[in-house]
Amino acid sequence: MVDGEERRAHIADAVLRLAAKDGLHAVSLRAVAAESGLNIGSVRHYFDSQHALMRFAMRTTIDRTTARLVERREKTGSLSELSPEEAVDQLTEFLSELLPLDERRRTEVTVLVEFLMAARADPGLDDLAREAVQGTVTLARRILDAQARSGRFEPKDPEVEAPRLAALIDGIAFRAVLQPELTSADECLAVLRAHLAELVRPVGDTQV
Amino acid sequence: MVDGEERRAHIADAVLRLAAKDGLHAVSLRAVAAESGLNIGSVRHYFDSQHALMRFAMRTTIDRTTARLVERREKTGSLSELSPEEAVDQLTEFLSELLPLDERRRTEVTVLVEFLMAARADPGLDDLAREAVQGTVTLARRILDAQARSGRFEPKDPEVEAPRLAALIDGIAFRAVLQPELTSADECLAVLRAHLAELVRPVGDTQV
DNA sequence: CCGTTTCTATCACGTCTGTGATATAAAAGT
DNA sequence: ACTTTTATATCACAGACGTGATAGAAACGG
Repeated sequence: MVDGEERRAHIADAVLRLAAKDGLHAVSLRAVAAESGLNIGSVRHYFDSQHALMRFAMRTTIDRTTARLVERREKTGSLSELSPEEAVDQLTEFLSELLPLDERRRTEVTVLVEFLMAARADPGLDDLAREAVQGTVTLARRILDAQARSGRFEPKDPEVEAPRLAALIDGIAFRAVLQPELTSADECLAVLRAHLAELVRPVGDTQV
Repeated sequence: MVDGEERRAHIADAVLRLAAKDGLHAVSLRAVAAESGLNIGSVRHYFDSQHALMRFAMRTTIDRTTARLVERREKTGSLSELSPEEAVDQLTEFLSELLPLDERRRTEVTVLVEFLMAARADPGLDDLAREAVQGTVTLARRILDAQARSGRFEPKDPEVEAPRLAALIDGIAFRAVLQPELTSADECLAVLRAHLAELVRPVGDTQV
């Protein structure tokens, strides 16, 4: 028997490669079949419709990114025991999972942006889009809450700082997706680190 | 005689409406003809090809936004004579031209994002995409330079702060485009203002 | 008034799309 | 071994697409 789940993942991978390379509009059943090395009939056997395939691919993208974040989160210990510099480094590395810094993350982020834009006009993807967009700000809020609870920095207004951090992360990612050769990985990390440094470090502390 | 430039602008408007509403993939010659109330033949008379139409529409979007920024810039006086709070307000209002806060700006920003994503796979739009992406960071750099020259705040590293501000602006815009009902205009402005306040105000000054 | 350019309108062609229907092949269950 | 499910593979159809070609109509220049 063929492993259906594996096949579905394999097909989804083909979707992601195509979408990352040429955009979502290039993702047709025929193109996916060719990219995955399968026959159109086979692809259609595992996905009832084009829409089901798209939804699955978007779901896969979100889940992989989320899983990766959770994985990193578990590997990371408590930040409150670290020095501010170390805490910033840890947070930067953690959140870099959301930036297109290498081929894997570049594909994931790029495809997610493609899907998010497509979801604007596709009600069938709306819930996933909300989940993804909401995800960043929720994550930002948790980080701020944790920092506030550590009592190590003068808490700013989390109602502003959370969407601010979320916007910064998504903005870095978005711009890096659009102009990879213009936005180096180092610059992305430097910007993120600078922002986090102001969150972790007490406001009045200008010392480096 | 028919005003050709006006006609072209009229057709471009139809493109922008369609792209903002349903995405770029919904922008076909037939759809544009219907939306603009013209015949397909007429549309084709003013644009040799689909690609020429797309390029013109993207060019129009960039130019309109740029013109709006220049217009605001000229109406705004020198910031160095204002109080920090007033300067922040002025800057916020100025940069809000890049955020989808009302219907006009929402359409412009949304369409621009659509075009930027399309340009990833369309070499024919690459130069315009570079121009637009570069534009934000260039603008950010100018603002930082002006602030630094005013000598009123402790200058941070502009090599980090410029892309940081650019990422924040684009991030706010991007997220607001994706989830209009989730991101209120007030929140966008509050986030932008909070960021600018830290740039205009001396670092060591925690006073409100 | 007439020739010329500009504009509007329509047809046809080839290509690509998703999908319904169907056929063959392979594996599983009994 | 036989039936039933699962999987792979094609064909055909209707619709949409960009575009080349063409033909009237309208406005202009002389």
